[in-house]
Amino acid sequence: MIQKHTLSIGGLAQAAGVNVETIRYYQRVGMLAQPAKPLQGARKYGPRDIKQIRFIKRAQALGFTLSEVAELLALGNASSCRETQVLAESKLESISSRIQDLVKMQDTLQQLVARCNAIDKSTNCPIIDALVGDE
Amino acid sequence: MIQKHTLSIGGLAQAAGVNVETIRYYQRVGMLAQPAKPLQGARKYGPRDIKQIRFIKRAQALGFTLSEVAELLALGNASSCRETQVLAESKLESISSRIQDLVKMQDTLQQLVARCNAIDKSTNCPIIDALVGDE
DNA sequence: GTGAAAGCCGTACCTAAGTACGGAGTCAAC
DNA sequence: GTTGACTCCGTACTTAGGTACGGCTTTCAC
Repeated sequence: MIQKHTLSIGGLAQAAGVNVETIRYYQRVGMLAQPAKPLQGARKYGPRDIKQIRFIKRAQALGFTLSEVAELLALGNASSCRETQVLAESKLESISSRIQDLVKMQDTLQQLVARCNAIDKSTNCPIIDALVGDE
Repeated sequence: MIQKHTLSIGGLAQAAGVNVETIRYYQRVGMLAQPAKPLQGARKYGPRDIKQIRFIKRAQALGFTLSEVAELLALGNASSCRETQVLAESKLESISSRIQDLVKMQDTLQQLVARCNAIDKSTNCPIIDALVGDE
């Protein structure tokens, strides 16, 4: 029963899959705006808030710290385009190096599995090598 | 002056780009083997140790927790192939979903930059939408 | 052979990111 | 009109992942 713009903090927490305290924490550290308290009743949250919390959670799972996530969020509402651009460029770099690392890992694991399928008694599987290489 | 198999813990720390205490911490939590203490002199470390530490660090930067990294490491020397395979499959899933998320982020940021280049007074840039979508 | 640098070890401390707790207020239902 | 389910707020506690500290030993250069 989620009505469009009428989520309580508890409803928001449920919708976004986090703890109420987490939301309050994000508000405290400025990751999430705290809507003004209406004279009557509790603060109300909308779908935008759900999205923002999910975004934070995903970005964290990708290895970004909360302050990096804050920077990403800031990109959305930066005042100057040039500002946005500079920040975005650097974020893009770190994103593509992450992708590369993950792809390397993926390749290795796939090889590992393939080898397992082929030979029953596998020789030692140097999984570590994949991510480190010899740069 | 790094000699092949004769790194002290300090040399290892330098070579791997971490703090000595970090190495000792990894040893304590079982992420890194502690070589036997020779009757004479200090414990010695080799290139394998450097690689392993770098692997840990990279995997962490990709959002894996230390215990997940431990599982990845375990893949390399699992006793049974079937074991390895099951674990690898599940790791592969999480890796490819991470890649997908990162690619989404990348796309959005690129669009953002492109739009910035095109229009000087940008309309609002909904960066958040990219990662959340409507799944 | 002595003093500085490094290793070894246990314990204490720190930061990020929450999580829990307790008291007070508010509202709706019974 | 009170009971139960929240919200609100401040403060305290927790967990992961390190870092630092202090005391002792070893070792190496001079």
